[in-house]
Amino acid sequence: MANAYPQRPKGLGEVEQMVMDYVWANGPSTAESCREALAATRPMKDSTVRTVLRRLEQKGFISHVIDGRTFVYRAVENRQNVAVRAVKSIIDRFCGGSAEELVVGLVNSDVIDRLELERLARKIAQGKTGEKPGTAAHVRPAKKGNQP
Amino acid sequence: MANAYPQRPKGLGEVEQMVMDYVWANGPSTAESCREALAATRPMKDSTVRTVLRRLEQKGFISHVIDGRTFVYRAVENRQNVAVRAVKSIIDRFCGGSAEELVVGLVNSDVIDRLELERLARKIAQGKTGEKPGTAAHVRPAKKGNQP
DNA sequence: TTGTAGCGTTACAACATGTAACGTATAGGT
DNA sequence: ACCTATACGTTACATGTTGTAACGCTACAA
Repeated sequence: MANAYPQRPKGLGEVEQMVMDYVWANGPSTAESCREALAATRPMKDSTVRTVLRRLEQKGFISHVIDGRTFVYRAVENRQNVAVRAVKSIIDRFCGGSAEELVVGLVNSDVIDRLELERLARKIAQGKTGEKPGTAAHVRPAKKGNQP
Repeated sequence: MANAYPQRPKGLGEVEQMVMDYVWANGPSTAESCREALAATRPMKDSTVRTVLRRLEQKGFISHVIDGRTFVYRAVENRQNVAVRAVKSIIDRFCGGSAEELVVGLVNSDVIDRLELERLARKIAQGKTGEKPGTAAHVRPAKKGNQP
């Protein structure tokens, strides 16, 4: 039986991550361009790449438009937003929704530099947060979806 | 063929998370205490719980000592540390190792409150961050009942 | 001695992920 | 018009993960 849940978080697999990285880095991409770009580090048949792209689309990470006969995929959200969602999920799962202690932990673990945090906090306090244009993450009626 | 990688991150499944939450919240626990505690929200046979516990131990989240004939499990790391590791992993995967933009994104997404961040940054700057970083879960008095 | 608490073993279903062979439609060249 | 290269859909399979649990063995208590 296993799972009685509608849709668990779902993250990105090894290859999926690589493909997303490429799409994020190169913007609108075709299956072939992905295949070629990853060929050096990860040789794949074209059908493999296309399967991965299709799955990524099903997961909502990318979407496509058709140009002639070719599917052109683009990221639905930019890296930062995906990262933020993932972190939010972690905060919900491990920190009971509060991020404070997590931030402290990140600093103590040198994941975030003390001085950098200060600098950032100051910058943010001045309203110079530089609102990422991308696919706005601040539009958030707190949905139920998650990503690990 | 599939995966040529040694060992991917590995996270926690639905039930695994629940069990971990219990262990984190209650300190040293037995299979039975877990089963009883989760019975209301998640009825499980004892063999199921024990399987989960065994797998959690294999994954390194918990370890056990034997008390008489009973296995007593305890978390290897506290919640915060696990959360930090998870976030670190995300930062590596999505942010090229730099957490700056992520923090900005977290604030912009209201995952972290602006003022809270400032307060924290200030506190951290004063060296009142708590204590040492890393895997310091074993340096804990761990009386019978809790280990934050 | 026998019941039972508790552990290990083994198994299985469902899903996730990587990988790919085939099948099909079609734009273009000849 | 015919053939072929291209790009897509379908289907499949191996391996791993997660949830769930039945069995079976052993030691301790009554």
